[in-house]
Amino acid sequence: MSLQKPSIPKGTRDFSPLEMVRRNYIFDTIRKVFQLFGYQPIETPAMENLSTLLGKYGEEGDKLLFKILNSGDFLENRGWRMEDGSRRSEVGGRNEEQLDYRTLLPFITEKGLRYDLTVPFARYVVQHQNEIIFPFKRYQIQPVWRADRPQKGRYREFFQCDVDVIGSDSLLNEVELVQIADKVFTNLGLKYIVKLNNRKILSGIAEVIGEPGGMIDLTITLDKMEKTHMDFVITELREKGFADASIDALAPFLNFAAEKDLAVILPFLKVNLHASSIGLAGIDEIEKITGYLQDLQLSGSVELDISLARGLNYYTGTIIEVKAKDVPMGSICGGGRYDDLTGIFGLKGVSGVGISFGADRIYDVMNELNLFPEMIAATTKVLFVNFGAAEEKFCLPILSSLRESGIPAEIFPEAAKLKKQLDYANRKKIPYTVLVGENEMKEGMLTLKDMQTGEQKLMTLEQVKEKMAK
RNA sequence: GUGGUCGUAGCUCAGUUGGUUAGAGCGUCAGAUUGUGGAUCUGAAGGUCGUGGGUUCGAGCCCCAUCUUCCACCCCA
Repeated sequence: MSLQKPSIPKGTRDFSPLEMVRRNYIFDTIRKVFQLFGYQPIETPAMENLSTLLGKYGEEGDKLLFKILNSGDFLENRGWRMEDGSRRSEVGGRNEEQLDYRTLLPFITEKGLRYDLTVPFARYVVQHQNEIIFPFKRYQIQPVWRADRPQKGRYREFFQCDVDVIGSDSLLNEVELVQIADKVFTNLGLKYIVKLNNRKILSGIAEVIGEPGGMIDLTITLDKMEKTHMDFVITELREKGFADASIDALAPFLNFAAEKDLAVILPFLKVNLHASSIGLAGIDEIEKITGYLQDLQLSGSVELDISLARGLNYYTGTIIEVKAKDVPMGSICGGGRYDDLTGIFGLKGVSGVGISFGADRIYDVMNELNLFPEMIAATTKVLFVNFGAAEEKFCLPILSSLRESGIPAEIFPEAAKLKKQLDYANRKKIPYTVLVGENEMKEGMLTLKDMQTGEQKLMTLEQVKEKMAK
C-alpha cells in the first residue's frame, strides 16, 4: 500500500477497457454519420488564449472557464514581493488591498482550457480562411472542460462531438443537422425528441411585450417552464425587473408554450408577432425547416418549443436541442445558428450553424437503458499457452502468421501454470486457446481448444486459421 | 458559487449506548492438482476506518474544518 492514496480531480473519470469499447462504439457511430454527410475532421488545442474564450459564453460561462496559471514566478516579475515586506503592487499602481480578482487575473493567467468546440472552431476558421473551401463542413470530436460542480450527467471533463457548417445561410443546413441527429440516434438505438426554436422568435416576443432589451433574461427564465410552472416564471421575471404590463402581454405566449402542434402554434405566433418583423422572420425559418422535415422519414419527433432557450449567447437564429426519451437527463445534443461568431475575430458576414453531441450523456443514457450490444467486447480471438522457451520460439512465427491473416492473437508471456493461463483466457473472454508442447512441435501441429465447450483437436495452422476466420 | 448528502480491505457492505486486538462475502495469492480452466476444500496476504484538528480515561461512532461522491439550485452536453 502506498503512503498516499492517488486520486483524480473532481468531476473527471478514468475509462476502463469495457467503458472504452462502449465509448468508441458511440464515437465510431457518430463519426461515420458525420462522414456520410460530407463533413471533414479537424482538431484544435486543448488550451486557447483566454482572449479567445472570454466573453463568448456570457458571464456565467466566463466563471466556468478553467484558467491556466502562467509559468514562471509572475509574482516576482510584477514586483509584488518586496524586500521590506511592504508588498506594494505595480498593477495599475494599486495597493495589494485594492487588488481584486478581476484586476489580478490578466497578470497571472493568459490561457484557458476550451469550454466548447464552437468558439475554437470560429477562431480556426478566421485563422485559416484562405485555405478553407466554403461552405466549410467540419466535425470535431474532442474533450472540453468546465469548472462546474459535478452532478447527474454533468462532468468537468467531457467529450463533445461537433458538426458545423460555416459560410452558408441556407436553412438546408439546419435540415441536414436534424437528419444527422436522427441518423446517429437511430443507429445507436436511442429514442429521441428534437426540439426546435428560433432566437428571432424569442427576440420578437421580447419586442412585442415591450421588453426589447430583455431577450436574454426572458429566454433563460422561459426555459424553466418545463421544469417549474407559469407562476414561477412570472415571479422570476418580475424579480428581473420586467414591467407588469410586459408580463401580462407575455401570458398568451406562456399559455402556448406547451403547445406542440405546429398547425396550432404557427398561426398563433403569426398573429401575435405580426408587429415584429424579426419575429416573423423567425417563424418563417421554422416553417421552412419543418416543411422540409415533414417529407423525410425520421425515427423521432420534431417539435417547436417556444420555451426552448438553450444554447449559448452567440446563437442568433435556429436553436436545436435533442432529448432522450424514457430517461431523465439534460439534453444529449444541442446547437444552433450563429450569424457572427467569426466577426469577433475579424471575419464579418459569415454565418454558421452546428450541433454538438454530448458523448458522455449519450453513454449514460444508453447504459441506463441497456442499449450497448454484447458483441462489442470482443478483443483477442486466440491465446497461445506458454509451456517454455522452446515452445515460445516455435509459437512466435505462427502467431505472426495468424495476425497476418487478421486474427487477433496473443501468447501468455510466462510459462505459468496451465490453470493460471486458462483462467486468464476465461477472464478476458478469449474464445480459443492453442496448446503447443513437445508432441505438437514434433508433429508440426497445434492443439486448438474451444474454451466454451472444452473440446480440443489437433490440427494444422491452416485449419486453425480457417476456424478462426468464421 | 448556494444548499444537502456520502466516505470502513481491490469491490459490495456489517460494525450495538463511545469500551480490549475493526468483521463478512466476493476478488487476489498460495496449496490440495508439475499438460487441461470455470467447481470444491484448506490457508495467507490485504485497514493510520477519506484527511486534519478537537472533545473524552477511551473515538470507526460525538464536534469542527477540509477533500471526495452523489443530488438539487445557478447554468449547461
